[in-house]
Amino acid sequence: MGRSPCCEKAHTNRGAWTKEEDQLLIAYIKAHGEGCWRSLPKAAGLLRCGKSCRLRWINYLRPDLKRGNFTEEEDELIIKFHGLLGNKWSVIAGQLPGRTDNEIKNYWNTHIKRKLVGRGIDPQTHLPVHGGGGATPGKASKPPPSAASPSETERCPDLNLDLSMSLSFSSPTPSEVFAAADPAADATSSPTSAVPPRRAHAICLPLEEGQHTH
DNA sequence: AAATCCAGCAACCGCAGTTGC
DNA sequence: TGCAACTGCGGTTGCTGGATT
Repeated sequence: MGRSPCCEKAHTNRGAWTKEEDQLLIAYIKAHGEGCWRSLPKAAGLLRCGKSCRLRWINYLRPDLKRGNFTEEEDELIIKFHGLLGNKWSVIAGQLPGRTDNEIKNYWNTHIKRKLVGRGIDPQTHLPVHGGGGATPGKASKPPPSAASPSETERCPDLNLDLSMSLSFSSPTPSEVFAAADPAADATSSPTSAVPPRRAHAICLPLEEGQHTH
């Protein structure tokens, strides 16, 4: 009740995006910047709901997306961050420049889970699975360990649990790289707290050409 | 060569949190 | 202060292409 649906389903396109729709969305965002998703479709001449536009932009059209195979290093980072944060895909994505939460989530479900199982590690708990292993009480067992779990160090001894961290990397952390690459992304996405700010409020600023590295 | 199965990815759905009025 | 609007997140679904039988 109370809340209106995010869009008029009867008057919006659904399913795969066409090239024309992509072009409209890109052109609009280049001209007006991200944000104001609710009004964007109408303004851009798209028959999509704002959510759909946002998703398409973030997961597919953003110019700073890497796309392509994950490297071994990225694999390991994802595993470590997942051990620390659980299914906080957006936070994990924040540590991997050019990767999106959806992409990482998919990659986790399709590749990494299997990889961990192959190593004899339970992907949810990050605990070794011993033969009959009680480590997997089923998916009903709730969220993966949050950072506060006392046994964390046992499970991931090489992890730096000081979440003020961004980990013990000596080289610039991905987030630093991110911040350097995109000053606008700065503090709002601080991964330094286990529970990052929910959002950086939408700012309708025009993107500057060349702001993103290709 | 055709049919079936499976894996991967893109997109949707519903909910929770935040903000502004 | 409470409520409604809006955004963002995580889980899930469905489609597509490749591999296998």
